[in-house]
Amino acid sequence: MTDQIVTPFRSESHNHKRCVTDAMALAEERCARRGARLTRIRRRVLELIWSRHEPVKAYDLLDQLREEHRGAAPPTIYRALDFLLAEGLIHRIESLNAYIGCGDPSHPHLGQFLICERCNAVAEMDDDDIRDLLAHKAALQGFHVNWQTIEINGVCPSCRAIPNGTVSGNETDTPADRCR
Amino acid sequence: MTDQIVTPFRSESHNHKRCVTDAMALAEERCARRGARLTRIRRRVLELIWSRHEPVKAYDLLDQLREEHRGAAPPTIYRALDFLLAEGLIHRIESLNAYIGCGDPSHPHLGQFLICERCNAVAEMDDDDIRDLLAHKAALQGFHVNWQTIEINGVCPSCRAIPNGTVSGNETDTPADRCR
DNA sequence: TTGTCACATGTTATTCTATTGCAAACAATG
DNA sequence: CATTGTTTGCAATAGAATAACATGTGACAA
Ligand SMILES: [Zn+2]
Ligand SMILES: [Zn+2]
Ligand SMILES: [Zn+2]
Ligand SMILES: [Zn+2]
Repeated sequence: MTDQIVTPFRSESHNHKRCVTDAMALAEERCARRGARLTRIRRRVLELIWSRHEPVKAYDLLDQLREEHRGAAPPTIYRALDFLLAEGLIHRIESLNAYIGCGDPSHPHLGQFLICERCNAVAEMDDDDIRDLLAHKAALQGFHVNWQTIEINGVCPSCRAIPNGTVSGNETDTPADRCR
Repeated sequence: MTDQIVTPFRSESHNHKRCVTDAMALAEERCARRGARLTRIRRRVLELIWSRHEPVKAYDLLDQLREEHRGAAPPTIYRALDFLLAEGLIHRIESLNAYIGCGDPSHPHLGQFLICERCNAVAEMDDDDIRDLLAHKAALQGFHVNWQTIEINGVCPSCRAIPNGTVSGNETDTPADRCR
Protein backbone atom coordinates (compact mmCIF):
# COMPACT_ATOMS: atom_id res chain seq x y z
CA MET A 1 0.00 0.00 0.00
CA THR A 2 1.74 3.08 -1.23
CA ASP A 3 -0.69 5.69 -0.14
CA GLN A 4 -0.08 7.28 3.18
CA ILE A 5 -2.05 9.75 5.21
CA VAL A 6 0.21 11.88 7.36
CA THR A 7 -2.39 14.00 9.12
CA PRO A 8 -5.96 12.69 8.86
CA PHE A 9 -9.12 14.68 9.44
CA ARG A 10 -9.64 14.41 13.16
CA SER A 11 -12.72 13.27 14.97
CA GLU A 12 -14.44 15.94 17.00
CA SER A 13 -13.55 14.15 20.18
CA HIS A 14 -9.82 13.62 19.83
CA ASN A 15 -7.57 14.76 22.65
CA HIS A 16 -6.31 18.04 21.36
CA LYS A 17 -3.79 18.81 24.11
CA ARG A 18 -2.25 15.41 23.60
CA CYS A 19 -2.07 16.05 19.91
CA VAL A 20 -0.04 19.22 20.50
CA THR A 21 2.33 17.80 23.09
CA ASP A 22 3.03 14.78 20.90
CA ALA A 23 3.95 17.01 18.00
CA MET A 24 6.20 19.10 20.23
CA ALA A 25 7.94 16.02 21.55
CA LEU A 26 8.63 14.80 18.01
CA ALA A 27 10.01 18.22 17.13
CA GLU A 28 12.28 18.35 20.18
CA GLU A 29 13.59 14.91 19.43
CA ARG A 30 14.20 15.58 15.78
CA CYS A 31 15.99 18.87 16.41
CA ALA A 32 18.15 17.31 19.13
CA ARG A 33 19.22 14.52 16.80
CA ARG A 34 20.05 16.97 14.03
CA GLY A 35 21.77 19.53 16.19
CA ALA A 36 19.18 22.13 15.19
CA ARG A 37 18.44 24.74 17.82
CA LEU A 38 14.76 24.77 18.71
CA THR A 39 14.94 28.01 20.65
CA ARG A 40 12.23 29.44 22.90
CA ILE A 41 10.72 31.56 20.11
CA ARG A 42 10.83 28.81 17.53
CA ARG A 43 9.34 26.32 19.93
CA ARG A 44 6.57 28.71 20.87
CA VAL A 45 5.70 29.48 17.25
CA LEU A 46 5.48 25.79 16.45
CA GLU A 47 3.24 25.30 19.45
CA LEU A 48 0.96 28.14 18.38
CA ILE A 49 0.68 26.58 14.94
CA TRP A 50 -0.15 23.15 16.33
CA SER A 51 -2.70 24.52 18.74
CA ARG A 52 -5.05 25.01 15.77
CA HIS A 53 -5.94 22.27 13.31
CA GLU A 54 -5.98 24.63 10.44
CA PRO A 55 -3.56 26.77 8.45
CA VAL A 56 -2.35 29.76 10.46
CA LYS A 57 -1.31 33.13 9.05
CA ALA A 58 2.02 34.70 9.88
CA TYR A 59 0.49 37.88 11.27
CA ASP A 60 -1.95 35.93 13.43
CA LEU A 61 1.04 34.21 14.96
CA LEU A 62 2.67 37.59 15.39
CA ASP A 63 -0.34 38.95 17.27
CA GLN A 64 -0.37 35.96 19.58
CA LEU A 65 3.36 36.06 20.15
CA ARG A 66 3.29 39.77 20.94
CA GLU A 67 1.00 39.14 23.90
CA GLU A 68 3.76 37.29 25.66
CA HIS A 69 6.84 38.64 23.98
CA ARG A 70 7.09 42.41 23.64
CA GLY A 71 9.29 43.36 20.75
CA ALA A 72 8.14 40.59 18.49
CA ALA A 73 8.05 41.93 14.93
CA PRO A 74 7.47 40.47 11.48
CA PRO A 75 11.05 39.22 11.15
CA THR A 76 10.69 37.40 14.45
CA ILE A 77 7.89 35.31 13.01
CA TYR A 78 9.26 34.86 9.53
CA ARG A 79 12.64 33.73 10.86
CA ALA A 80 10.94 31.17 13.07
CA LEU A 81 8.81 30.02 10.13
CA ASP A 82 11.87 29.74 7.89
CA PHE A 83 13.57 27.57 10.48
CA LEU A 84 10.54 25.34 10.97
CA LEU A 85 10.09 24.97 7.21
CA ALA A 86 13.75 24.10 6.74
CA GLU A 87 13.53 21.47 9.49
CA GLY A 88 10.40 20.01 7.91
CA LEU A 89 8.33 20.72 11.02
CA ILE A 90 5.72 22.76 9.18
CA HIS A 91 4.41 23.19 5.65
CA ARG A 92 3.39 26.33 3.85
CA ILE A 93 0.01 26.34 2.10
CA GLU A 94 0.64 28.52 -0.94
CA SER A 95 -2.96 29.14 -1.86
CA LEU A 96 -3.69 30.53 1.61
CA ASN A 97 -0.41 32.22 2.60
CA ALA A 98 -0.60 30.12 5.72
CA TYR A 99 1.34 27.51 7.65
CA ILE A 100 0.44 24.19 9.20
CA GLY A 101 2.25 21.64 11.36
CA CYS A 102 3.64 18.57 9.62
CA GLY A 103 2.28 15.31 10.95
CA ASP A 104 5.41 13.36 10.09
CA PRO A 105 8.61 15.39 10.39
CA SER A 106 10.70 12.20 10.66
CA HIS A 107 11.57 12.37 7.00
CA PRO A 108 11.46 15.44 4.77
CA HIS A 109 8.71 15.43 2.17
CA LEU A 110 6.36 17.56 0.14
CA GLY A 111 2.81 16.86 1.18
CA GLN A 112 -0.49 16.89 -0.63
CA PHE A 113 -3.11 18.85 1.23
CA LEU A 114 -6.87 18.47 1.46
CA ILE A 115 -8.31 21.79 2.59
CA CYS A 116 -11.93 22.09 3.71
CA GLU A 117 -13.49 25.31 2.47
CA ARG A 118 -16.24 25.15 5.10
CA CYS A 119 -14.35 24.54 8.34
CA ASN A 120 -10.73 25.11 7.24
CA ALA A 121 -9.59 21.72 8.47
CA VAL A 122 -6.61 20.31 6.58
CA ALA A 123 -5.50 16.73 6.07
CA GLU A 124 -2.02 15.96 4.79
CA MET A 125 -1.21 13.07 2.49
CA ASP A 126 2.19 11.94 1.32
CA ASP A 127 1.13 9.67 -1.45
CA ASP A 128 3.66 7.96 -3.67
CA ASP A 129 1.13 7.25 -6.41
CA ILE A 130 0.42 10.95 -6.79
CA ARG A 131 4.07 11.93 -6.63
CA ASP A 132 5.01 9.29 -9.18
CA LEU A 133 2.20 10.05 -11.58
CA LEU A 134 3.08 13.74 -11.62
CA ALA A 135 6.76 12.94 -12.14
CA HIS A 136 5.80 10.61 -14.98
CA LYS A 137 3.52 13.09 -16.70
CA ALA A 138 6.16 15.79 -16.34
CA ALA A 139 8.79 13.47 -17.81
CA LEU A 140 6.60 13.04 -20.90
CA GLN A 141 7.15 16.76 -21.47
CA GLY A 142 10.87 16.39 -20.90
CA PHE A 143 10.56 18.13 -17.53
CA HIS A 144 12.58 17.22 -14.46
CA VAL A 145 10.67 17.69 -11.18
CA ASN A 146 12.27 19.22 -8.11
CA TRP A 147 9.26 20.35 -6.12
CA GLN A 148 5.49 19.83 -6.14
CA THR A 149 2.78 22.05 -4.72
CA ILE A 150 -0.48 20.14 -4.46
CA GLU A 151 -3.39 21.77 -2.68
CA ILE A 152 -6.89 20.39 -3.01
CA ASN A 153 -9.89 22.43 -1.93
CA GLY A 154 -13.28 20.96 -1.20
CA VAL A 155 -15.42 19.65 1.62
CA CYS A 156 -14.20 17.40 4.41
CA PRO A 157 -16.11 14.35 5.71
CA SER A 158 -17.58 16.11 8.78
CA CYS A 159 -18.84 19.03 6.75
CA ARG A 160 -20.31 16.75 4.09
CA ALA A 161 -22.42 15.21 6.84
CA ILE A 162 -24.05 18.60 7.41
CA PRO A 163 -26.78 19.41 4.83
CA ASN A 164 -25.53 22.00 2.45
CA GLY A 165 -27.45 25.17 3.25
CA THR A 166 -27.80 24.36 6.94
CA VAL A 167 -26.64 26.96 9.41
CA SER A 168 -24.43 24.97 11.71
CA GLY A 169 -24.39 25.61 15.45
CA ASN A 170 -21.41 27.90 15.20
CA GLU A 171 -20.21 29.02 11.83
CA THR A 172 -17.00 30.48 13.19
CA ASP A 173 -15.93 27.14 14.60
CA THR A 174 -12.40 26.20 13.81
CA PRO A 175 -11.18 22.63 13.61
CA ALA A 176 -9.44 23.11 16.95
CA ASP A 177 -12.63 24.52 18.48
CA ARG A 178 -14.44 21.35 17.60
CA CYS A 179 -11.77 19.37 19.41
CA ARG A 180 -12.14 21.02 22.81
CA MET B 1 -5.09 9.12 -24.67
CA THR B 2 -6.37 11.07 -21.75
CA ASP B 3 -3.43 13.31 -21.16
CA GLN B 4 -3.51 16.67 -22.77
CA ILE B 5 -0.98 19.41 -22.99
CA VAL B 6 -2.63 22.82 -23.18
CA THR B 7 0.45 25.00 -23.45
CA PRO B 8 3.67 23.14 -24.31
CA PHE B 9 7.20 24.40 -23.79
CA ARG B 10 7.85 26.36 -26.93
CA SER B 11 10.73 25.98 -29.29
CA GLU B 12 13.08 28.94 -29.39
CA SER B 13 12.04 29.70 -32.91
CA HIS B 14 8.26 29.81 -32.68
CA ASN B 15 6.45 32.83 -34.04
CA HIS B 16 5.84 34.81 -30.94
CA LYS B 17 3.70 37.57 -32.43
CA ARG B 18 1.48 34.98 -34.00
CA CYS B 19 1.19 33.24 -30.68
CA VAL B 20 -0.11 36.42 -29.03
CA THR B 21 -2.53 37.38 -31.77
CA ASP B 22 -3.96 33.88 -31.84
CA ALA B 23 -4.59 33.98 -28.12
CA MET B 24 -6.24 37.38 -28.40
CA ALA B 25 -8.47 36.18 -31.22
CA LEU B 26 -9.62 33.22 -29.12
CA ALA B 27 -10.33 35.55 -26.23
CA GLU B 28 -12.33 37.96 -28.38
CA GLU B 29 -14.36 35.13 -29.80
CA ARG B 30 -15.05 33.51 -26.45
CA CYS B 31 -16.09 36.77 -24.78
CA ALA B 32 -18.33 37.67 -27.71
CA ARG B 33 -20.08 34.31 -27.51
CA ARG B 34 -20.55 34.60 -23.76
CA GLY B 35 -21.60 38.23 -23.74
CA ALA B 36 -18.61 39.12 -21.57
CA ARG B 37 -17.21 42.59 -22.08
CA LEU B 38 -13.58 42.45 -23.06
CA THR B 39 -12.98 46.18 -22.59
CA ARG B 40 -9.91 48.12 -23.70
CA ILE B 41 -8.19 47.75 -20.34
CA ARG B 42 -8.98 44.06 -19.98
CA ARG B 43 -7.87 43.34 -23.51
CA ARG B 44 -4.63 45.22 -23.02
CA VAL B 45 -3.85 43.43 -19.76
CA LEU B 46 -4.43 40.07 -21.41
CA GLU B 47 -2.17 41.09 -24.25
CA LEU B 48 0.56 42.17 -21.84
CA ILE B 49 0.33 38.80 -20.11
CA TRP B 50 0.53 36.85 -23.35
CA SER B 51 3.44 38.89 -24.61
CA ARG B 52 5.66 37.01 -22.17
CA HIS B 53 5.82 33.23 -22.01
CA GLU B 54 6.17 33.25 -18.27
CA PRO B 55 4.13 34.15 -15.23
CA VAL B 56 3.66 37.91 -14.91
CA LYS B 57 3.24 39.82 -11.65
CA ALA B 58 0.36 42.20 -11.08
CA TYR B 59 2.55 45.19 -10.33
CA ASP B 60 4.69 44.55 -13.41
CA LEU B 61 1.52 44.75 -15.45
CA LEU B 62 0.61 47.92 -13.58
CA ASP B 63 3.94 49.53 -14.46
CA GLN B 64 3.51 48.65 -18.11
CA LEU B 65 -0.09 49.79 -18.21
CA ARG B 66 0.75 53.10 -16.56
CA GLU B 67 3.06 53.99 -19.45
CA GLU B 68 0.09 54.20 -21.76
CA HIS B 69 -2.77 54.78 -19.38
CA ARG B 70 -2.30 57.53 -16.78
CA GLY B 71 -4.44 56.88 -13.76
CA ALA B 72 -3.98 53.14 -13.75
CA ALA B 73 -3.86 52.00 -10.14
CA PRO B 74 -3.76 48.64 -8.35
CA PRO B 75 -7.53 48.16 -8.58
CA THR B 76 -7.33 48.73 -12.32
CA ILE B 77 -5.08 45.71 -12.68
CA TYR B 78 -6.72 43.48 -10.11
CA ARG B 79 -10.17 44.07 -11.59
CA ALA B 80 -8.88 43.15 -15.01
CA LEU B 81 -7.19 40.06 -13.59
CA ASP B 82 -10.38 39.06 -11.77
CA PHE B 83 -12.33 39.32 -14.98
CA LEU B 84 -9.77 37.34 -16.97
CA LEU B 85 -9.63 34.66 -14.28
CA ALA B 86 -13.41 34.42 -14.15
CA GLU B 87 -13.57 34.05 -17.94
CA GLY B 88 -10.89 31.35 -17.84
CA LEU B 89 -8.56 33.41 -20.01
CA ILE B 90 -5.70 33.34 -17.52
CA HIS B 91 -4.54 31.23 -14.59
CA ARG B 92 -3.03 32.35 -11.32
CA ILE B 93 0.17 30.63 -10.22
CA GLU B 94 -0.20 30.55 -6.44
CA SER B 95 3.39 29.74 -5.63
CA LEU B 96 4.59 32.79 -7.56
CA ASN B 97 1.80 35.32 -7.03
CA ALA B 98 1.73 35.61 -10.78
CA TYR B 99 -0.56 35.19 -13.75
CA ILE B 100 -0.26 33.42 -17.08
CA GLY B 101 -2.40 33.13 -20.19
CA CYS B 102 -4.48 30.00 -20.59
CA GLY B 103 -3.73 28.05 -23.73
CA ASP B 104 -7.24 26.63 -24.01
CA PRO B 105 -9.96 28.98 -22.78
CA SER B 106 -12.60 27.14 -24.79
CA HIS B 107 -13.68 25.17 -21.75
CA PRO B 108 -13.06 26.13 -18.14
CA HIS B 109 -10.53 24.01 -16.29
CA LEU B 110 -7.95 23.93 -13.55
CA GLY B 111 -4.56 23.31 -15.06
CA GLN B 112 -1.44 21.60 -13.88
CA PHE B 113 1.63 23.73 -14.33
CA LEU B 114 5.25 22.85 -15.02
CA ILE B 115 7.40 25.79 -13.99
CA CYS B 116 11.06 25.98 -14.96
CA GLU B 117 13.14 27.38 -12.14
CA ARG B 118 15.97 28.33 -14.48
CA CYS B 119 14.21 30.20 -17.29
CA ASN B 120 10.71 30.72 -15.81
CA ALA B 121 8.99 29.08 -18.76
CA VAL B 122 5.68 27.44 -17.91
CA ALA B 123 3.86 24.60 -19.61
CA GLU B 124 0.21 23.92 -18.83
CA MET B 125 -1.29 20.45 -18.73
CA ASP B 126 -4.93 19.53 -18.25
CA ASP B 127 -4.52 15.88 -17.55
CA ASP B 128 -7.48 13.69 -16.69
CA ASP B 129 -5.31 10.99 -15.12
CA ILE B 130 -3.92 13.46 -12.61
CA ARG B 131 -7.29 15.02 -11.90
CA ASP B 132 -8.92 11.62 -11.44
CA LEU B 133 -6.17 10.17 -9.27
CA LEU B 134 -6.32 13.15 -6.93
CA ALA B 135 -10.10 12.95 -6.75
CA HIS B 136 -9.83 9.25 -6.01
CA LYS B 137 -7.23 9.65 -3.27
CA ALA B 138 -9.25 12.47 -1.74
CA ALA B 139 -12.38 10.32 -1.83
CA LEU B 140 -10.54 7.66 0.18
CA GLN B 141 -10.39 10.28 2.95
CA GLY B 142 -14.06 11.07 2.52
CA PHE B 143 -13.17 14.38 0.90
CA HIS B 144 -15.09 15.99 -1.94
CA VAL B 145 -12.90 17.97 -4.37
CA ASN B 146 -13.94 21.34 -5.74
CA TRP B 147 -10.63 22.83 -6.80
CA GLN B 148 -7.06 21.67 -7.35
CA THR B 149 -3.87 23.71 -7.28
CA ILE B 150 -1.04 21.76 -8.88
CA GLU B 151 2.26 23.50 -9.49
CA ILE B 152 5.37 21.55 -10.33
CA ASN B 153 8.77 23.19 -10.14
CA GLY B 154 11.81 21.84 -11.88
CA VAL B 155 13.85 22.14 -15.05
CA CYS B 156 12.39 22.39 -18.54
CA PRO B 157 13.72 20.45 -21.56
CA SER B 158 15.70 23.39 -23.01
CA CYS B 159 17.38 24.12 -19.71
CA ARG B 160 18.21 20.46 -19.13
CA ALA B 161 20.12 20.53 -22.40
CA ILE B 162 22.44 23.15 -20.93
CA PRO B 163 25.09 21.66 -18.60
CA ASN B 164 24.27 22.49 -15.04
CA GLY B 165 26.88 25.01 -13.91
CA THR B 166 27.25 26.56 -17.36
CA VAL B 167 26.80 30.27 -17.68
CA SER B 168 24.41 30.58 -20.58
CA GLY B 169 24.70 33.35 -23.09
CA ASN B 170 22.22 35.56 -21.29
CA GLU B 171 21.03 34.59 -17.87
CA THR B 172 18.32 37.20 -17.79
CA ASP B 173 16.68 35.73 -20.85
CA THR B 174 12.98 35.24 -20.51
CA PRO B 175 11.05 32.62 -22.43
CA ALA B 176 9.65 35.36 -24.61
CA ASP B 177 13.12 36.77 -25.24
CA ARG B 178 14.17 33.43 -26.60
CA CYS B 179 11.24 33.50 -28.99
CA ARG B 180 12.09 36.74 -30.74
C1' DT C 1 38.80 33.37 32.39
C1' DT C 2 38.66 35.64 28.25
C1' DG C 3 38.37 36.01 23.37
C1' DT C 4 36.28 34.62 19.33
C1' DC C 5 32.99 33.03 16.21
C1' DA C 6 28.62 31.57 14.59
C1' DC C 7 24.14 32.03 15.27
C1' DA C 8 19.94 34.22 16.97
C1' DT C 9 17.31 38.19 17.97
C1' DG C 10 16.00 43.36 18.12
C1' DT C 11 14.75 47.28 15.51
C1' DT C 12 13.35 50.23 11.89
C1' DA C 13 12.10 50.79 7.51
C1' DT C 14 10.63 49.33 3.13
C1' DT C 15 8.80 46.49 -0.59
C1' DC C 16 5.44 43.75 -2.61
C1' DT C 17 0.65 42.03 -2.96
C1' DA C 18 -4.16 42.91 -2.67
C1' DT C 19 -8.64 44.97 -1.06
C1' DT C 20 -12.18 48.53 0.50
C1' DG C 21 -15.27 52.29 -0.25
C1' DC C 22 -17.16 55.73 -2.67
C1' DA C 23 -17.76 58.73 -6.67
C1' DA C 24 -17.89 59.46 -11.58
C1' DA C 25 -18.32 57.70 -16.24
C1' DC C 26 -20.26 54.66 -19.45
C1' DA C 27 -23.06 51.27 -22.01
C1' DA C 28 -27.27 48.87 -22.88
C1' DT C 29 -32.21 48.93 -22.70
C1' DG C 30 -36.83 50.49 -23.22
C1' DC D 1 -34.38 60.67 -22.64
C1' DA D 2 -34.39 58.14 -18.32
C1' DT D 3 -33.15 54.01 -15.98
C1' DT D 4 -30.18 50.51 -14.58
C1' DG D 5 -26.18 47.84 -14.08
C1' DT D 6 -21.38 47.65 -15.10
C1' DT D 7 -16.91 49.67 -15.45
C1' DT D 8 -13.49 52.87 -14.16
C1' DG D 9 -11.13 56.64 -11.23
C1' DC D 10 -9.25 57.62 -7.04
C1' DA D 11 -7.57 57.63 -2.23
C1' DA D 12 -6.69 55.01 1.46
C1' DT D 13 -5.60 50.92 3.78
C1' DA D 14 -4.77 46.10 4.76
C1' DG D 15 -1.93 42.10 4.44
C1' DA D 16 2.43 39.45 3.46
C1' DA D 17 7.28 39.41 3.36
C1' DT D 18 12.06 41.15 3.23
C1' DA D 19 16.29 44.30 3.80
C1' DA D 20 19.78 46.18 6.47
C1' DC D 21 22.21 46.80 10.40
C1' DA D 22 22.78 46.62 15.40
C1' DT D 23 22.86 43.86 19.53
C1' DG D 24 22.83 39.79 22.28
C1' DT D 25 23.99 34.95 23.43
C1' DG D 26 26.00 30.50 23.80
C1' DA D 27 29.61 27.19 22.53
C1' DC D 28 34.24 26.42 22.38
C1' DA D 29 39.09 27.11 22.18
C1' DA D 30 43.09 29.63 23.75
ZN1 LIG E 1 4.33 16.86 6.18
ZN1 LIG F 1 -14.94 20.75 7.04
ZN1 LIG G 1 -5.73 26.71 -18.86
ZN1 LIG H 1 13.91 26.38 -18.56
